[in-house]
Amino acid sequence: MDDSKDRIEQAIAEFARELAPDKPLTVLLERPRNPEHGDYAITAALQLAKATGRKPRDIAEEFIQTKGRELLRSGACESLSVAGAGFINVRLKQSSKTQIVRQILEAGAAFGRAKAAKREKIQVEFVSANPTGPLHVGHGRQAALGDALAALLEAQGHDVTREFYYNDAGAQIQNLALSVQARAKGIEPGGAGWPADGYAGDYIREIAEDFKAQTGDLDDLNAVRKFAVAFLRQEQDIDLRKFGVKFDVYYLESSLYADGKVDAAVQGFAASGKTYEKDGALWLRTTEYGDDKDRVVRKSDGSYTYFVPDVAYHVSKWRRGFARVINVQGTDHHSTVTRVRAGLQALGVGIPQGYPDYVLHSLVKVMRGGAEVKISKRAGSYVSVRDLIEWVGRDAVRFFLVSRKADTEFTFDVDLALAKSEENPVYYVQYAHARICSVLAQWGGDTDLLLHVNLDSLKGEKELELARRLAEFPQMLGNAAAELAPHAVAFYLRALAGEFHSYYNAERILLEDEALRGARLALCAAVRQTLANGLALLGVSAPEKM
RNA sequence: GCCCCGGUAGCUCAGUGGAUAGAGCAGCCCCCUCCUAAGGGGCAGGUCGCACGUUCGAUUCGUGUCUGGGGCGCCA
Repeated sequence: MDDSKDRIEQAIAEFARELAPDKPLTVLLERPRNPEHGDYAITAALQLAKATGRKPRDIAEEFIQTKGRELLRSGACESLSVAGAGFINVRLKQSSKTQIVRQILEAGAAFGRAKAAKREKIQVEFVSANPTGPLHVGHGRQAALGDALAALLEAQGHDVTREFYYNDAGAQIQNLALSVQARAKGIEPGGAGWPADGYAGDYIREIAEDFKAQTGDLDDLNAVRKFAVAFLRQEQDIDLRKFGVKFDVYYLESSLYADGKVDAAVQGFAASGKTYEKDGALWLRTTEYGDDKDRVVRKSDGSYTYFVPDVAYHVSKWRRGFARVINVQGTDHHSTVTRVRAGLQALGVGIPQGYPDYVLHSLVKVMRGGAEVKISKRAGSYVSVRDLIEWVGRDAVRFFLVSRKADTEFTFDVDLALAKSEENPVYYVQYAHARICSVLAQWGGDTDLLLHVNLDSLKGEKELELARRLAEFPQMLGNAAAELAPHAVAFYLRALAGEFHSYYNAERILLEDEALRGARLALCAAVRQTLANGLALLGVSAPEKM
């Protein structure tokens, strides 16, 4: 394991401590955008200028004369030089740059995984679609985001549970049952006897026909409801399976009522002394916890608002031992964030203030043939996950949906993902993987032999650039996990694949020269491993042939 | 009206308190006797919405403003 980076960082920290003990540096080493500036840049001199009242370049010079000399002597780096306003550019020894190749081959699928200083029990809740219709594009974004996020956190060494919450109680399910019943009786949406706010999608007719085919009793609304929910849950499960997403726990809203957790929450609110009666309803003073208005707990008709099971559900998450919970939802759920947190605080059961975390994503627009797609025959009014998978394939859907920051509105261009598939980012990354597989197959040797190859002949600019990129992978994953931002993985993979394609076109791998060939094969194998590891986190396949 | 999130190349989007702001698509030019051309090389394209402030330095932080989206129920 090469520790030159650690040694340099340590030297910088010591230097700063001596010069300005009160002002610790925020950043020790940076990666310069321009490779001509070296492998790393030290901005300590710039950061310390204010506190010391000295010119940045003078401070930089002093660093080089003192700590810098030690670093050079010990071999931690090859050269140090002052540049620009007071940057110190660091060049590493070639051997410390290429060593990452061996580390990757040794670690294999574990490359990029962290040990996790403290292993936390984390829950990621996502999709959580009501069983009232097919999964739409927004659910798809959640599935891609949530699953990748869960994988990222697992790779950081945490114990992660993927959970799906079903709102199987309440008015919407009743609505579904009524809609199916009406359809089964031959009533068209909007026709006489059609339920107010009924579901109009074609799938309602399918369910109704299925129900009739099984000689169900149309007047037994309970039976209709059960049948419809089971039908839609099965449909959603099929979509999720096609999407490659698996949940560990399906949690039913109805169970919160059955277990008495909802009543317990109400009692908890009452016991907190933060409730009051007004207009025949019971209110909770959520404004004392940062909410912009107080919330109704029990309506004047005696039933509870949705707020109550929502809080009860999160209490259950806490009680089940999840130190950390991340809810992946659409931005339309934004208002529930403060409310749920406030409710949990009001209960005073020791749940931390920021609990739970949220990743809110903007909704997705779908463009096809230059126009926005709004209508899906199946879903009634929106593009379904199934539509998208049928149009462009699972890999492209997952890669596209996860390759944007959650909070950006994002236009999914079906034509880009489909009609121009040869220019598609997901294929571009997969192609790099397949190309390497092909080279290694033609070489025909045992890849284990590459572990012991001498890497000294990797001297080319593109080779060192690739090695540098590979070395970034673990830290990139760490940042992506910490920021709950899986899109960083997609961008990294795109960049790595790009550098590989460029290298592949510039240099030949399968050469006569055995030493050089071995080193290059090892580098390729390391790139392949890293691409595979990254794609796996996103739930995208890494094909050996294309 | 209040709250939240965006506004970066023609389009879709990354990015950062620092040295010439990036990628893909679209456009133009070039490269397969050679490990997969689903590829590569090059050209062109930007007042980082606007203004002020903080800073040695702001596209990045703060305030204001314009603009787009979302949310402001005894719905879930």
